[in-house]
Amino acid sequence: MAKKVPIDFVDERLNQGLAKTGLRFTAQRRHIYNTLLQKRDHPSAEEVFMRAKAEMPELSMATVYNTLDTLVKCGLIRQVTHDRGPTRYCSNLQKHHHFYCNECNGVFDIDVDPETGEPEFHMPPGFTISHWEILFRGVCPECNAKKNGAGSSRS
Amino acid sequence: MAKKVPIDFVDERLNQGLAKTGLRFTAQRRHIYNTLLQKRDHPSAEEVFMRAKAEMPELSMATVYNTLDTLVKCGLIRQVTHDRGPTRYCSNLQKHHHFYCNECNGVFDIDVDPETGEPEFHMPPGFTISHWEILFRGVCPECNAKKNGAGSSRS
DNA sequence: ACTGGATTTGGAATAATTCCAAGTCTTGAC
DNA sequence: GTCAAGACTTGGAATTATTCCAAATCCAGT
Repeated sequence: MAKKVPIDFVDERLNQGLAKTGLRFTAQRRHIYNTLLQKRDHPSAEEVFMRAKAEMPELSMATVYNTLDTLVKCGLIRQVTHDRGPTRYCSNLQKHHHFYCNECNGVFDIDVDPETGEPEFHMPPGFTISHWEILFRGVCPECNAKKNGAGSSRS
Repeated sequence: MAKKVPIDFVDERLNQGLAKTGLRFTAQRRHIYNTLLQKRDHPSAEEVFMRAKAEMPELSMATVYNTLDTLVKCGLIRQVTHDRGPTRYCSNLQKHHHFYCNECNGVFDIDVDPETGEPEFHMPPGFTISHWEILFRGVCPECNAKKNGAGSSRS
């Protein structure tokens, strides 16, 4: 089976990500990141562990958790948490949205039209939507006040 | 301290919700639902338990989980899960979106303009947004096929 | 080759939730 | 009103997901 993602690409991406934070390039990080890129189906840590361990039997669960956190910090993957249950991981860094299937609990990427930014136009056929919401992330007013206050004078 | 939400309103809502599914009106369900309505700050099951237990000491954690699930099924509250950590619950049934604070992990409702449906116009001052995405819920093509196939002929 | 710090590992510990069996309460039939 | 059946609640055990920890290993720079 041919790899969908060439290993050079994996290495380059990983190196770029790690370089930003001064972290080391290791065999485990490479292997786990590669595992994530080969099958982009939003696996849980457990699933990543099983897939990666198949080719690297010494790998430990702790390393998988550590590495996933590292990759998130490096901006190479994103955490996806839209329901009760294990956190999943997403290696698609393109701007996109998510569809959560209420039947099988599957997570699907919904791509964005790069021109307009409108996601609806790319909703693939066959999906039926029962609910949607926008999720914003950032800093709330109270925490913004704390950060600003701490930085400057505070009577 | 005056209750923000009159108990009659709580009872009526709860009765309506339970009636749809043939479930019983109980003291515990009433008390837990009332607890959720009095302070709409997206509490976790643990927080609901502590608040509710203060006035109903016999209450058990299992009942809190059972009741929260029941209320979700009745459509009286919504689960909110946007990060690793305990599930939170939202008793605001108006159409709205959510803001997740990366600093304090707080969840805030972002109301929707009932005219346009545009959330941005109601983003309260002081929030700074670092990222946003749309979350769709529904049924994926594969599960839709299964459901349709099972209902009609298949061969 | 050597040292310090980063990384990995296995297992213990914790957190969040679910499961379970026993007891209690409610409702409807009589 | 009494009784049985089923719904509901409870405490605790079990499970799942994740984090913590200390020891062993690895790596980069000297």
